[in-house]
Amino acid sequence: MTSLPVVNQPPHRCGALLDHLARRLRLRSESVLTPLGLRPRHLIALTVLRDHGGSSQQDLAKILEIDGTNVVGLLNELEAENLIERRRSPADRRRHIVELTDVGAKLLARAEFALAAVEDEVFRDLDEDQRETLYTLLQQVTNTTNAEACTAAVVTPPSC
Amino acid sequence: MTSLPVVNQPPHRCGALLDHLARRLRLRSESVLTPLGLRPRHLIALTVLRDHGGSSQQDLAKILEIDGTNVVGLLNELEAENLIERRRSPADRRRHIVELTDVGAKLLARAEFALAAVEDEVFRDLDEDQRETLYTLLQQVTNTTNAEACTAAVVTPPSC
DNA sequence: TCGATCGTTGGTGTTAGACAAACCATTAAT
DNA sequence: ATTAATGGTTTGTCTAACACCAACGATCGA
Repeated sequence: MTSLPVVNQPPHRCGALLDHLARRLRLRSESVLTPLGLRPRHLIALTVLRDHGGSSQQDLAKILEIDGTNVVGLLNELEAENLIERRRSPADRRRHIVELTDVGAKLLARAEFALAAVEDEVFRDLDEDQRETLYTLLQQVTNTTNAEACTAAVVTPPSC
Repeated sequence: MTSLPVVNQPPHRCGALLDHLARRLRLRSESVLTPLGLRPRHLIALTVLRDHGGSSQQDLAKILEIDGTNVVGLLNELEAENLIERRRSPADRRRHIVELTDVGAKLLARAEFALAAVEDEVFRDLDEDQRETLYTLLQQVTNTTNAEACTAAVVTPPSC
């Protein structure tokens, strides 16, 4: 690596900011989610599943970046509430295809609706456009890495 | 209702996204921070302290939104490494004025430099402008709530 | 002087998650 | 048909990052 003095990288690290902000949001979300019987991780899982339904559990582990054994537990909880469904993959009967149930989709929608108030509070200093921009940026960041995580899963052998 | 196409707030809740993304960032950051003897929370604390040096510990508790007793522990760790300094407030000798030391500021700078690579990886799908936008938005969100938390506290921010 | 406040210590409890070992069902390779 | 590898599951141990409570010393303010 040529250690180029990459000129003016102004500090602008958003890591800490993001972390801090996510925490604030999570704190407030909890009180909203509890009455729905959800915890933050459930919401994340459901959200991911809406976008990436039909994934195997290994895929989910990669997307969520949590250990496979913990995915099992998480899905168990969701399945117990009928929010998700595990189906055997016909192509490879070892695999489980995970998908949102109707109940799950509806609950997710309700949760998001309830969460609107929380986000309004935390993001109150952003106007409509700015929030939209933020959302778009975040999604752009997450989506691509999801793609990366899934590439290996769909077709190719595990040597990636 | 005469069908106002109430442009039905398309879900667009960024909470889950934000949480998920923060996690990804944190996971990768850990491996970078460990050799520096830091953990994620330390980085957050140092970052906050750079911007809000001279705050009391209660202020920090409010800003960080963590319990006061836990702030003590966190600061203990940082002080043990000489990264921060607790001075008695002359105005009210019960208070501790917390500030970054030179060592702390330097370490923070080093950490941020090291973290650049991580963020580049996670944000690689955003171009320079987009990252700047993201940063600005995040900061706008966090700053105002800080202001709220600090209203009574800050008299003269000594640096920045 | 008395009560409230700031920081501190110590302790308990919860949650998320990593990691390891052993297992079953299934698939793939020989 | 064995055998080895894989996906998922269970169980169990470990850690970090908190919240929350109780008690204490020092200090401030009335």
